[in-house]
Amino acid sequence: MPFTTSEENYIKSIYHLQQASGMVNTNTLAAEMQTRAASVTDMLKKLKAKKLLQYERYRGFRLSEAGKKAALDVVRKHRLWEYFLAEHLKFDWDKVHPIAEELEHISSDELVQRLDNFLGNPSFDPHGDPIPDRNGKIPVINQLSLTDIPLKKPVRVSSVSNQSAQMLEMLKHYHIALGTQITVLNHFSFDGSLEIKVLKHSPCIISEPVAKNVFVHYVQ
Amino acid sequence: MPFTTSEENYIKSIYHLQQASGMVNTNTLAAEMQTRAASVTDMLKKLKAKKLLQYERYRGFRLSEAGKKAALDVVRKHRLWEYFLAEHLKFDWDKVHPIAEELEHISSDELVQRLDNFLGNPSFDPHGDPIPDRNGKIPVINQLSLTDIPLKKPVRVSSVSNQSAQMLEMLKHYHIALGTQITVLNHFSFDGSLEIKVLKHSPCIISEPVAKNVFVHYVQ
DNA sequence: AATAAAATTTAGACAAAACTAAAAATATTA
DNA sequence: TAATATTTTTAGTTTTGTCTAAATTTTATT
Ligand SMILES: [Mn+2]
Ligand SMILES: [Mn+2]
Ligand SMILES: [Mn+2]
Ligand SMILES: [Mn+2]
Repeated sequence: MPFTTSEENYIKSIYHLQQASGMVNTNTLAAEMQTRAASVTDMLKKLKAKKLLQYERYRGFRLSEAGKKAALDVVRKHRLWEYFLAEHLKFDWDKVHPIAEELEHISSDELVQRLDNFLGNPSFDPHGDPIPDRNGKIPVINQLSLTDIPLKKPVRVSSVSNQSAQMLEMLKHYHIALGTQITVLNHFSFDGSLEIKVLKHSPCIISEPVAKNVFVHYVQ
Repeated sequence: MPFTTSEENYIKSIYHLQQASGMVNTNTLAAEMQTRAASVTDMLKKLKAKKLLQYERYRGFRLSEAGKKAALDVVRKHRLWEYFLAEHLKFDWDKVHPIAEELEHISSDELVQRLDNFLGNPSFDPHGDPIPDRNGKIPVINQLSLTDIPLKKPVRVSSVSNQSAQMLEMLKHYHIALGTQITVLNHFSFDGSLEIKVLKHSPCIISEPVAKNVFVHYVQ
């Protein structure tokens, strides 16, 4: 089963959307992929014919087991390449995504396996997202949104759920990166913003929309 | 000027063919690219429209300066990726080509520059072929075909001009790789075959077609 | 020079992946 | 429940890159 680049991009997007919401619908996927609903419908028919998803027209769709496996394979490649770009080529974490978006479609299985070994079989990509192993198994960690952390408890950043260039640039400005140690000093109920102390920097205030997307785990 | 994968494959093939023969013709290119002459003609029109080549129908074609530059860029990417695959991922030299054939189309200029630096700005790929620098400048070395080497003069393998899987497998069998030291012991005029001594191995005989494709330079 | 052979191009078709505009189905609301 | 709005699909095009078969041009041979 060799898939086209376009098919791979579709199943990957469907995989991410159905993580959140179970069933996926046409317009949501079209928005996610920056394309038109009609184009999505066209592709859904192809993917259904290849038994990569369950789909009844007008009723929404979700990946089959085969589809999920194919999606996880693309996710694995994407995150391994991101790791390579950040760790070895010294790209900033907010620059790796669009390049990995291309590299994830290189087809050699042996390449992926050798890359994985070369990188030291990493478990998380530069954004803190888990890297599936060759069987599609995903490592898990206990993490909480920064908005749910009690005051004065030091935590460490483990991932960010919004990875837009804008978001990542903003975090860079706050000196927040993966592994950064943070303490929440205050919780302002007026707008939900947080006063935080980033280790080695002066306290600052971040808005609720930012805080919500920063995931952390307790230190030790 | 972003080129499609297909356009890049065409200009790269034209570049290689015109190195040997100046002007390139339709059937030769079709054979090289494992496609049909009609498809070549179609693409020639597109490439001419983009001013990447000089072409008059029925008369053959050659790359323009812009076309040559674009081709060298693809060649550069191809060889840098081959170097990465062989040197860091420990692929055998006879396995890297088809993967680099895909990787060479990844579009980020910054990626290429960082990859080049990461690799230590190598001058030659795993087959001994020169890697153009970012300006398209190609390093040169004095090398001769093994068929033109006098007896008893030790030489070192610097490149092989036929890089088919069959050829590379055969060289592996003879324990010949890049950098291998060889001495020619005999020249059999009957069929042009050579008796050679590969350093650390017993003498053996290689056919003229093999010898012709092995390029070497004198030791010291 | 006429004819045959080879090389090349054109004409027409097809598949993949996208689009727009219109039709159909489903969901919402008055 | 009937009318309206939203969502989704269908119908018909477009672009890119490929193909086969036929026509054209060039080259080689009698
Ligand atoms: Mn992609
Ligand atoms: Mn990531
Ligand atoms: Mn290629
Ligand atoms: Mn090479």
